[in-house]
Amino acid sequence: MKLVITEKNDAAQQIARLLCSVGKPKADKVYNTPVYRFTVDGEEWVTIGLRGHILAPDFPTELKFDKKLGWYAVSQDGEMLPADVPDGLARPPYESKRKPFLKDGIDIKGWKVPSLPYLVWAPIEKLPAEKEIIRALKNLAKKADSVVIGTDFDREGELIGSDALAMVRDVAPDVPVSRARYSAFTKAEIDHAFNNLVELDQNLADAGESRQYIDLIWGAALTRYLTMAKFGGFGNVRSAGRVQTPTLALVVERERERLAFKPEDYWVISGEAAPQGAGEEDAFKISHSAGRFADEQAAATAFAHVEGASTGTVTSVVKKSRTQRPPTPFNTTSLQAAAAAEGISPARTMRIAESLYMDGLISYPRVDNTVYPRSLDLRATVKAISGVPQYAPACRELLSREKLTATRGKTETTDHPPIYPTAAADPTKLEPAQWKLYNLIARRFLATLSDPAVIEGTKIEIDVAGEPFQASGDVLKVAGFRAVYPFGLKKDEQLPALEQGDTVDVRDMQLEAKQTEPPARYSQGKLVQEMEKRGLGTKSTRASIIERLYQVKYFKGTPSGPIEPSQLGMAIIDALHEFAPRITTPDMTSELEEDMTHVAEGADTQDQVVYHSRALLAGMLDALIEHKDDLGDAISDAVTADAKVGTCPKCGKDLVMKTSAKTRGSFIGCMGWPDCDVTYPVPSGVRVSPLEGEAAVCPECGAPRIKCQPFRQKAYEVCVNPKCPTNYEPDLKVGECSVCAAAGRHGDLIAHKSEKSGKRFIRCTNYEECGVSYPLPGRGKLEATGEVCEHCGAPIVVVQTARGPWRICVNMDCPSKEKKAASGRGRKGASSSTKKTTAKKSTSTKKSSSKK
DNA sequence: GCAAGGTC
Repeated sequence: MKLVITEKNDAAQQIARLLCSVGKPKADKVYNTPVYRFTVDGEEWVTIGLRGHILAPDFPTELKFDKKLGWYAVSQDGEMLPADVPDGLARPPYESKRKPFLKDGIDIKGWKVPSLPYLVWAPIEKLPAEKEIIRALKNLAKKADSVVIGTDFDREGELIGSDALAMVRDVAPDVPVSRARYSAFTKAEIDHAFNNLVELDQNLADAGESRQYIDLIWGAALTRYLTMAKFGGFGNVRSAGRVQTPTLALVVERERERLAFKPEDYWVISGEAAPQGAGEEDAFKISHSAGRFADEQAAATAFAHVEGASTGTVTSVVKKSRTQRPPTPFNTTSLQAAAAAEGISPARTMRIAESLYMDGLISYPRVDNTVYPRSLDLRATVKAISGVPQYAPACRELLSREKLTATRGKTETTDHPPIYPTAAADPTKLEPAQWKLYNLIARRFLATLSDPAVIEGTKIEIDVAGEPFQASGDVLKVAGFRAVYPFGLKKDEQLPALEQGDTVDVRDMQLEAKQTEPPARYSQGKLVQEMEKRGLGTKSTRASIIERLYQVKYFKGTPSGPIEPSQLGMAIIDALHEFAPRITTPDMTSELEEDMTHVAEGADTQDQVVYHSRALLAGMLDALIEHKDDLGDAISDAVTADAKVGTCPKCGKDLVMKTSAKTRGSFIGCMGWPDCDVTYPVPSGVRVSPLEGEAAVCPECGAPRIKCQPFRQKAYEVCVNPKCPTNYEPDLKVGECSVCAAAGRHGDLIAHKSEKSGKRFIRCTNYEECGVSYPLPGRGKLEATGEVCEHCGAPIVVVQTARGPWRICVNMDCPSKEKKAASGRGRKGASSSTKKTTAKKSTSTKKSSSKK
């Protein structure tokens, strides 16, 4: 039996399909791992797909996190474990004159705790990361007569293959092994690769492994340093890495530019014009041809001329057509950028794309390629998605053409095609976000086959009282690809038909003082593109690295909108920039690439390159340890600044977000504690951020006002003091209790607000006897209607929401709500107290309806 | 409670 090992399941399937000479490959499973069996010239073949790397590099267990000792590197009796040191080079001594750091050298129950620099020189092991796959691989290897490594044709692929080979050798030391190198899933390419098998390139694999080691050593040592320099407690890791830190530095650098930006004053003169006697709809905006006046006096003089003007004369009308080329095919980066512009973060885009790929709706989503291969049948793909009604007209038009021509992007690789739709999707069967992304991909595909758009730009110049004014507008003349791909475009602006010499009405002349704006923050999409440009990360890792920077709170808030670094993020960059500058720039990646090339070419060994990197890090760590206290203070100051939500009305110190040690819940507390005992509750389930300026202090009670961002809902601002008049609502009678009425007594249903939790609810004045209570929405002004629900007899109230009034029956278990409840929304309100009323409700409903 | 790189 011949065993073929690929990097992923998809490749195992494709290779089986392409090499199988009779019939179709048989899909099978070995311990839950899919494999594909087929025969070639009477010989039995099996392909198995790995899941990327199956081994992970790590430090020996005694150097890993320990529940009692934390991240203090440990070795028994102080014995140092030797790292691999190249011949002729000595490992530098670490017991030098360094200051103790992290309980350096302390005895704990007979174990010595060495210093952090030890980690820099520690050996690294490779441990199984995908045990199930390794088990299946070994099982097949035992039975194999020969093995072919068919992982991706790149450095990581060679490493993944080399790790797989090590696993094979565990159980089959003598089985012949060769390597197939291919870069496209076509019959010709795969045939050629398997007819011209080569040896695994151990140098290339070693180069990849050096990358793994160096990333781990730098990442682990610096992360432990930053985290322990001022221990922030559980869940407060302060990470650093070859890619994430330079990425953070990009964002911080932009923020510094914004902070250093000195806005300059300028003035603009603008107004409205319209053809004589025309209506409001034909009015268009005109502005002074000088654009921005840097000199206020000059602007005032010009404005004085036109201020009272009521007419102007058209001095020229220039029309210019321009074509807009259709967009190029999507690769990972351009998809992430386009999706980010539609409000889906790169990380989310990749999660959704993965699910669409698994459902067979789109092609493989991790690609650099932006040129459709010849083997891709464009016409069949158009046909395949023409079943989606929204695309039918565009597909029909394309299918009527004799030949389909696609645009081409700059990057051409042949391993995978650009991202395109592989089947028609049913919008009703997809999650909204899935459909949004599928729609983007499908429309992009159709756009790449469509004609250019033609836009007619019009520039009108108008003389108003001797001052030159102008207006410009764009009109889509030929829709072309824009008919099917309306993303990322400006709105059309139609100017009325005017000719030179025409007189126009002029009104609303204004002189406005403005200021120049600082450079914009990075959007998610722009940052991914910038990372690619600077060689940071890969198509598969950039999205998750940005997400990581949010997770460790170096970026503020959650991934949506422009990226703003936190004080912590800025402090981290400041500190590393001073003492370990190498980790803060993309240079480390490019130098690593050079080293890798040397290893791959055999000019250097893995040990030499890793040793060199360890030595560089050791020097920087020396400087960092030297300044440990300064750095720890800077970090904790930054964390406090990030947590600040306002100023204490009692003692004037900072009010910060705190986490209760007991309940792990959040609350707002004064930094003056224990001298000052001011605390406020925080609404649960929302993300809280401070407000700035006047909005930050409650005019009624002086407590801070904060911004609350509920999950996927509109943000609102609120005073943190629950006793503040702005939060207090007088109890409101919303109806009479039907349960009490049925029992022959009187009970009023009153809406209350809990001072403690801020939660609102309705309770009967005879609650002790009838147990009637209903939950209410947390926010929105409440109004009584006096009406009762026709289904259950509970009172109807109106809640004023941001989207307008909302009429609801307060009974969460009302039969009229059953359908909605099944679909998910608002189920949480059905607390035990409402359930209590349910049983009684059925009887009361009958009684109250019989009363009518 | 460590990075970045693969992939599910």
